[in-house]
Amino acid sequence: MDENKRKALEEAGWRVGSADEFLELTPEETAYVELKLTLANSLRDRRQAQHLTQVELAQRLQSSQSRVAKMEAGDPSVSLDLLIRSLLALGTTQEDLALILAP
Amino acid sequence: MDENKRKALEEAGWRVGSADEFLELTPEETAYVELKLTLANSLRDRRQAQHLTQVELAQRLQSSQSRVAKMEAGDPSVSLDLLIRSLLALGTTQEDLALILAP
DNA sequence: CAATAATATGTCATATCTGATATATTATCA
DNA sequence: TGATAATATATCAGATATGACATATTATTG
Repeated sequence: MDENKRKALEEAGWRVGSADEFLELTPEETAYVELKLTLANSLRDRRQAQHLTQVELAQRLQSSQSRVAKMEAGDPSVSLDLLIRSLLALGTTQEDLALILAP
Repeated sequence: MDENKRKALEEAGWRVGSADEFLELTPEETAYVELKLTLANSLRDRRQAQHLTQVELAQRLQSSQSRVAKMEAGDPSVSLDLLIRSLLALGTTQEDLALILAP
């Protein structure tokens, strides 16, 4: 899936804000990255709303602080699967997810 | 995540229709399985709506027919990540996803 | 009823993701 | 300011998901 393109962009200082098919990203790849960022932002929002630190969330998830940081950054090494499981662990429902994705 | 519980259920003839915290599934696990089945069903619907066979979809995804079958079955060996990427490959937008998840 | 297209199931080597760890950077506050 | 809490970044061994393949089962159609 060549997630490194985005990483490369960022390293080059490009700050992928929202929706960047900029260089070389197929529409699916763009949609994938956007989706990941949407979920990543939502995860951070929800964690903070529950007054949890990354360390505390990591404990709840049986994960590590560094991975939580990567999740919230939408890092290429994090799958949608992990992101969504983390949201579910914060009590996010399927309906909540729909609202997160809705325009 | 012990996805095998559900597999076990099904093998025991339990047909996990919708929402089975039945035996031993935590709320998150139940939500995860439900979500997976929602996406799995949607994938099948969309594939059929576009008159594609599993083989044809597999080609488009650079995957295999057997994996598409597993996706549509919500098999434990399939991640939400792959399911969602497959939906995106069928032209599903973030907004579409929201509708798929909405009650 | 074949024949064959479509889908399902099982296995496995490899690729990718993950938790852990170490360490760096950036708040926060006394 | 310095101390320290919170977050970010890098690396890697082990875990998990993946595509490929073989083969079985179930439509479909002639």
